[in-house]
Amino acid sequence: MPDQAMPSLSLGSELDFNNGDATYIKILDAGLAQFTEFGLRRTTMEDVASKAGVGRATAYRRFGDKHQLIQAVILRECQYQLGLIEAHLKTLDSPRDALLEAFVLAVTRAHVHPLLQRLLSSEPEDILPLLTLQWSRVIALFRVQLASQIRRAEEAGHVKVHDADQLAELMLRLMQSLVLSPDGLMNPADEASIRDMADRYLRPWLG
Amino acid sequence: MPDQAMPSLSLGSELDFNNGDATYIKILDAGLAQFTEFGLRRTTMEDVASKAGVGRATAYRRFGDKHQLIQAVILRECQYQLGLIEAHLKTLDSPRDALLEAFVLAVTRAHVHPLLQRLLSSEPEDILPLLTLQWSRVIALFRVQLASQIRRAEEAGHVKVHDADQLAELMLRLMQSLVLSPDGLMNPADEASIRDMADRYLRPWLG
DNA sequence: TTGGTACAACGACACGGTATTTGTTCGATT
DNA sequence: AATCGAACAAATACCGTGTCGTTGTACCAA
Repeated sequence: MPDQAMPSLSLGSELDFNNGDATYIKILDAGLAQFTEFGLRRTTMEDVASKAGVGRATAYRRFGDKHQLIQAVILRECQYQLGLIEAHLKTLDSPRDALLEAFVLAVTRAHVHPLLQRLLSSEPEDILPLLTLQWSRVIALFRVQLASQIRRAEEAGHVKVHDADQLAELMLRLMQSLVLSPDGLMNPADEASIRDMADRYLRPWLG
Repeated sequence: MPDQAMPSLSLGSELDFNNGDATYIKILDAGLAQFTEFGLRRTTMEDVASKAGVGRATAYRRFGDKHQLIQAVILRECQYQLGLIEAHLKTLDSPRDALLEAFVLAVTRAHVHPLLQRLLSSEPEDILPLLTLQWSRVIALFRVQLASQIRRAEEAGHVKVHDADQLAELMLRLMQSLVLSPDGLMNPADEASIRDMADRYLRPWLG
């Protein structure tokens, strides 16, 4: 009965409980699948449990309640996507290019992310307040990640910024706007247009 | 029975109908007052009409229906606020400073605007989709205004930009984010922090 | 530790019936 | 010519009711 949802990243330290972690991950996978297909409100714990092949009580034992399960699914997905982006950046030499490419990838990937788009189109009244009025609670994870990435590049002498946290917040605000309002001159569906934008307007910020 | 709501700016050409325009403006004023105090949904046409001191039928005769009245009130308020900002900018010498100051004023004024804040707090499910998913329909007015302002400054040789429309959209996206998500390192309630931000990150865009 | 069941509490939902609001029309009034 | 006040049907919001599904917890056998 974990107090906070355990992300899949902490799996490495408990490879012994292979069986236990297996059900844990099965439930998270089932939750992601069902939430993506039917939305948060219309999927029941029964749906998730049966899809995961476990009893409903087991899901409650692992995640406490539905809301914590939702948080765990979303948190794991965020970390997974961050991991994908980070992995892709390993192929780049310049840390400056890496920061800009992270921006581009985050925007374009979010724009085609099944769960995010599902919730935006079928339950906007639930998710829009979260991604705007209360967005500081949501992006905390992303901002510290991005800010530390900026600081690392700065200490290595590759970029020069005034305030890494401020810059990270600005980049995240632009991501927020592009994802929530895709219809404009820069289109998240067109990776090239986003990359051009980042190159022209964000690169100067990196000193 | 005007097809589209007539903004107050077209008043100049019809000063003859002083009496008619007076009721027109009285209804708009009453609408603004009631919408601000009770929200869009909870104010009735009866409320607006009686507050304006006219019959309910007159309000319908002038604006068609409630939705068109709402649009007219909001449109007039947007134009009024734009006018206020433009008037304030007349006091500045540098067109470059004027553009940045317009950004600062727009953000800080929107953050304390009674109607906008009222709708954000009491009817977010109605207004958030409008200001995000369908925001391109809303900001058309602002973008052409801002882009033409940028172009004017550019033709006068005061700034040098790559694409005035693109730049205008970027500035508007940052305004959108700051207004909809005020909680962050830059706070719209603190004019100085917004001005610092504009100075540091937006000024380089102006060439 | 799991699965299955039983359970109370809660919220969503469907239903009628009522009241309000909307949008239109008309005649009287200025 | 435009306004007001009134009347009107239609649409919509509201309310009380009951039903159903879901949630979250507890228990016991495996």
